[in-house]
Amino acid sequence: MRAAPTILHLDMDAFYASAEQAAKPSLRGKPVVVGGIGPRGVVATASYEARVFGIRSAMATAQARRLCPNAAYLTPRFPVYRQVSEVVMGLLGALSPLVEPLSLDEAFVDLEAGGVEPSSAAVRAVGERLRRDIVAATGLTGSVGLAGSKMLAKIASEQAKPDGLVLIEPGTERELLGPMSVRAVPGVGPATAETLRRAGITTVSETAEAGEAELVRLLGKAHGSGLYALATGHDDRPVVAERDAKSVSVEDTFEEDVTDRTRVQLELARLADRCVRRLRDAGRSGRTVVIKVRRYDFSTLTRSETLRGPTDDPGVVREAAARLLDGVDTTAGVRLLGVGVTGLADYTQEDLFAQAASEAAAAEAELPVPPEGAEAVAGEPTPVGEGAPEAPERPRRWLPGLDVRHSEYGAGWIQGSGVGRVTVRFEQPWSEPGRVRTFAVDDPALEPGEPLPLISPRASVSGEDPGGARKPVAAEGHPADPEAPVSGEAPVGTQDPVSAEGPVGAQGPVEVREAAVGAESPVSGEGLARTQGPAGAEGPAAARSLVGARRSLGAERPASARTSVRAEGP
DNA sequence: TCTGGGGTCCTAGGACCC
DNA sequence: TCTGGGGTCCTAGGACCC
Repeated sequence: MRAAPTILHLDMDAFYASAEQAAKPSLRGKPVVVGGIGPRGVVATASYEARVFGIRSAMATAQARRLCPNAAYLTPRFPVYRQVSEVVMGLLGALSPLVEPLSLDEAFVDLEAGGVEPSSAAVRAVGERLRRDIVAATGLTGSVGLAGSKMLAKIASEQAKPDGLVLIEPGTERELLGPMSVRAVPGVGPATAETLRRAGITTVSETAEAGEAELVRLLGKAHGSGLYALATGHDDRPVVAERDAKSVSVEDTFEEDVTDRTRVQLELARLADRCVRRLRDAGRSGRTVVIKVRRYDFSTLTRSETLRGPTDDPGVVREAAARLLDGVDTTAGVRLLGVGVTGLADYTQEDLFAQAASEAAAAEAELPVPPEGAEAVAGEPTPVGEGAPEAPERPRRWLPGLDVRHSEYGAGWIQGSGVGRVTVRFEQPWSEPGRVRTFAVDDPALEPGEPLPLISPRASVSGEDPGGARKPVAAEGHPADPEAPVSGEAPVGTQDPVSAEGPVGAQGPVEVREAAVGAESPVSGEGLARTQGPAGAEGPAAARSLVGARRSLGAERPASARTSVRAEGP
């Protein structure tokens, strides 16, 4: 616990949904849900307008649709979120060399290491300036927590949401923490909270009073003493900049359970290839192959095998995965399959070891050792997927939210599709809300498009340029420019949002029908419907999301009001 | 209304070695 | 031959986070 609140926690507000509203003018002020679109999808992020209807992160999308049928349901566009994230992380990097990203939309910053004067006034000024800079550079808002420890900074940013800043003065932490639900402590999830509740412990102060020995008895050594430290305000965890990944994994949930064993094997091989591709992209190799099987009844098991040395050879990983699958009964149906690699090593150390491992593994499986020529020469990767059973060409899918380009009408995004048609709204981040047109799904004039930057590039901002809507096409794919001058026109997404009257308006609700999908398609098409992200991160109760809601130190708010939201996790 | 995808860390038992 | 104990690796599962 530091004597000055020099640890900053930044949390972007409803990040994915806000980015979509910034990119799609017609959605501003409207309920927007980003997440899995398919029958088994879940919500990654709901805009504050959607939270009014009770929609929460990690909720089944099907349930969200029942709560708010008129919201826009969009598939995530991770390349866009990544771009915005890089801009934001760049701003944090200017504050201190010690920045610890937790996800695309969240990070700790050690302001002391950045040379900021350790006074409340000074760090508050830095935090407020950061919030302004983020809006200027991205058009999105973020909330800032400042405190003397990581835990408290995170709690502070939660209280600051949306679009605020909370500073916890050192010395006031126990008084602040005491009445809060123990669920507010990072690391206390549903299971731990239930164990504690059965022991009569629900608040942070009760947790502290229980004593370390009792907590260790209830929760085990590491968790028990860790929780005791946090509950008594002891948190000296440093902000850690670079952390190397320890594992790489991919998984797919199928729209319908898969019972056919051959199909299970085929999907597993595909996943192994995707996993290796990611491994190679990261310049790593790994020694332990893990498969994950979730069965029809949601029971989940893993099987793993450690090779003699690290590999990034798709054939080796496929074979290991196949061997592991041999020991798993899948006759009743498989809901999800996954393949992962752990025990990561740097690619550069890999050559000799992997070669040996590859041959050993192949021999073990009584397979012919691949001929020399088929092996990757160091630095010259074998095309991933080589030798895999050929996947049939998947039909083009027009997923809601994705970018398209029409030869006549220009850039737009898919609003919905079904029964052989696709509906496109033609608008750009800096344009007025655009109009909708419908096409046949196989219309040759329509093709997938590149995401546009959220902030209008310099060229179109500077001039008078009423034709700006056309211009940005040239800037496709450019990252949002943090240097871009913020001209008189407000950056997208910053106008006062959220009219309390709700979404149903003449131009409003976005009718999004499911794309017709074959039973054999996984829920997430590659790179499309992956919904990693801040599920559960989005905190405050719906009531707070209204612009009129007064933001202040949440201490005034009963703990139950805050925690009831969190308690809804899966 | 059934429940995504990508990670991290911890526990516990057995093998194996000294 | 009556019996110990510690350290490390591997495997499986679970809680938690965003």
